[in-house]
Amino acid sequence: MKTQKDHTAHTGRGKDAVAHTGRGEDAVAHTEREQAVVALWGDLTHATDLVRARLAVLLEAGPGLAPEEVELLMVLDAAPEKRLRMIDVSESLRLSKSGVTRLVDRLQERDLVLRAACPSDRRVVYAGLTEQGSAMLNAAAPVFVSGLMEHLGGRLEETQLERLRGDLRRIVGHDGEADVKP
Amino acid sequence: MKTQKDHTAHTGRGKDAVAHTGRGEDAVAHTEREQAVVALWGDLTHATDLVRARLAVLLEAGPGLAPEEVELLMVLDAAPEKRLRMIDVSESLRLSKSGVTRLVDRLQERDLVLRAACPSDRRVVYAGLTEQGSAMLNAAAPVFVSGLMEHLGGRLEETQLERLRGDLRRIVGHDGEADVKP
DNA sequence: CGAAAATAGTTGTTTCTGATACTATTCTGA
DNA sequence: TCAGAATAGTATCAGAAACAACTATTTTCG
Repeated sequence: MKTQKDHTAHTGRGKDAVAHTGRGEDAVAHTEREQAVVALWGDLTHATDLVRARLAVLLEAGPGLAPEEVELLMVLDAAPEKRLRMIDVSESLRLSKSGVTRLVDRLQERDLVLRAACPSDRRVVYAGLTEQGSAMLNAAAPVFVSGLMEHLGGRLEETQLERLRGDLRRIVGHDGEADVKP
Repeated sequence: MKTQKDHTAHTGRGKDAVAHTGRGEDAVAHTEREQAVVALWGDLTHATDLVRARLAVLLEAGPGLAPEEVELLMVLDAAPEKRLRMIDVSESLRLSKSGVTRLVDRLQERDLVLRAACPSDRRVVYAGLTEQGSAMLNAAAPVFVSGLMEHLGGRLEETQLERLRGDLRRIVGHDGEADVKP
């Protein structure tokens, strides 16, 4: 609940140096469309933050992993040889190169992933899923997925869900439909 | 472009300790709906990350502010007396209490916000918009809004936009429509 | 009343992140 | 061929975040 008293309206006059642009209107977004887009941005970040936080709690309590750690295990699991180049992990998780280095460091320390050299290109390091990592994923994935079903997909109809995906992909720039399904 | 060679399929046998769960299927999401929800999560975070990154570049280059800093100025500007209790800022921006303390610290150092004591409750500190903060907001808001129009709202129809908002609010738990408009 | 709980804010600590710089390779084309 | 550009990964550094611990008030209620 939160108890939450309404301290809000304390209208005690401008007191001191608080800015007082008398026009008191929406100084930020002027047109209706702009206001809607700003509100959309708020809703978008709110939803993302909230789902991520809930997911983090579930994953912490259960498998003892952070969401990005599970996501790493997932992309590795989905990869052809259960392994990916560091740079590809970077792109998949949208994490900086150094971020990936350290993320892999952390999970390697727990023997959930391993590093392997690439024989054909000695610049490349593969991050690969270990047996333990695979086992951990089997434990974590249900938590991850059911968490998403609960907090993200639960309230949405099948059609809403697909529409939402389409809209989000349009935002990203994948522009509308096109391919996606075999 | 990216040049991007296809290093992908290097099928060089499992080599060593890489996990080899022969069943090689989707170990994560089993039903179609689950797969769709996991994909939705990816799209959602992708869109949010991308828009935030683009926004950060624009705001850094122009007004020299981070997105959260602009958002702070915006919520203060929208508040009744151009000021909010720290705790309310925390809730508005979905940032921890200490995060707000230091965010306000940073902007106070630049004289964009100020702290003011609350006479009726001496636990409370108000964060208020200064004249300079108001001016800065007037410079930053157009960048912020046009950035959102460009990268978030640009590709969406008016109806898509409202539908999207509704779906996102449903995710957050505001459950469907209800109130919102006067 | 007055002790205990609740609330608001700050500070200390730890962790994670991106940017940058650096090394080691591979690729390019003159 | 071979010098310079491009690519992959890591290390270093500084900034921002959450969490927990702490102080200072207010509120609750026995």
